[in-house]
Amino acid sequence: MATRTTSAGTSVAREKLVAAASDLFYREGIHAVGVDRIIGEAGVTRATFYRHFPGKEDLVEAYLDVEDANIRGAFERAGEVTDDPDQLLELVIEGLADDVARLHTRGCPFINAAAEYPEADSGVRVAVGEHRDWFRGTLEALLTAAGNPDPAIAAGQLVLVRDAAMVGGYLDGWERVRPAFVDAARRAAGLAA
Amino acid sequence: MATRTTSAGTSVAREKLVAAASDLFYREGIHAVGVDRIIGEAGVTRATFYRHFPGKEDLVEAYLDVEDANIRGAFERAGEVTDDPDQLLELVIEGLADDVARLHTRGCPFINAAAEYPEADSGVRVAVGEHRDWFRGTLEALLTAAGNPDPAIAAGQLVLVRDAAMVGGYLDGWERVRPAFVDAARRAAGLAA
DNA sequence: ATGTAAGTAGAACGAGTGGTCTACTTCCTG
DNA sequence: CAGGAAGTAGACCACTCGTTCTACTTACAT
Repeated sequence: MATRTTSAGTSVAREKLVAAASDLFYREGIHAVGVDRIIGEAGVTRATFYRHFPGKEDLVEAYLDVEDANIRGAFERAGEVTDDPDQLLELVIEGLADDVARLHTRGCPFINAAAEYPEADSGVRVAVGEHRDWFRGTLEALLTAAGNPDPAIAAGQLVLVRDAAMVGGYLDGWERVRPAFVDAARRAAGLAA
Repeated sequence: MATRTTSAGTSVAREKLVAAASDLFYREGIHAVGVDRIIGEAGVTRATFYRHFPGKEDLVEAYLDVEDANIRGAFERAGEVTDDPDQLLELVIEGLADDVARLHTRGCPFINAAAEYPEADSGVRVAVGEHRDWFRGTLEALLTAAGNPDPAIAAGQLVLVRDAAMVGGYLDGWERVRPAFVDAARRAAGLAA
């Protein structure tokens, strides 16, 4: 069997590995999930895994890459819906809320990963940092377009509120946190209460 | 050597174990630290460890108990300084900020622990839940005493903001998060900006 | 037709995991 | 003074960890 490739060009085995790992890492934690579990769930052999990834940590980074790509995709799709900055901010806040409510009920993948990787210069922490920088920067650009008087500060507040929403949604239940999140996010974004 | 007890009544070996474990668990993560490391750092033997704790997870709970006790102690000490509710709120917000800046630079012990313990009915997660309930309840009582119009909602907002401060302080740097935290916390508490 | 890259299958590695056990010592308490 | 709880020291358990390796197969590209 030569390189069985998927439509996107990457190997199907690699995709199965990343998909299985993403699911397990998010649901159970990273150190708690062994390579055996992952290859078992992916229906792939050990050798295949090590053919595609130098080691487990690279798979962790691939998992975070997927999460990162998902959010970027959501932002892009929102950008195709409307060009009005205020409306876009509304969509983003709604989208974030919906994401916590349905997809990310076990907290933020990046925050959770960082909890398990204390060393700031590890590949995992670098990926976390890059994701957060992108997120903050994107919000700031959005707020700038919406004419926010201090987009840098407002973006920081939105990041703050979003972190809290993911943590609180996981530990306290989303229904308990939702009103506070929506209220605080709209206020930070400069939207009508 | 019989029960060498400390002033508080508990064995000195037990206290050394909890102290070493607290330090290691917080700095490096829980699953990442083995029993060997802990007993080595505590200068205590394996048998002594298992004499005091049924297993590793009980040590994790003891670690969270210490963190819980520390914060409760800080609240009590603040309560002895002043009786004025507004002034007390000021002290609490200041104290939380100071705590993130100096002591908890690796995030929130409870949030980090929860990231590693997905099962909601595990002892660790129960301890996390109890701590959060106490924290929210205490804030609500404080806000009620301060005459806040909706203390339950305000307490929820303060919890939210505090979670975000600990996460952001760890991942983005405290100096970057501090202004947003203080601003949001004071607003939620109903204090003058 | 054949070479090569990607796959399967599975044994083996050393290190580390949490946890148990035995043998001996120390020192407080009844 | 005797008993027992708490301590040290260290061997040992079965298992899991991430990783490496050999041997064989499959299928696409030249």
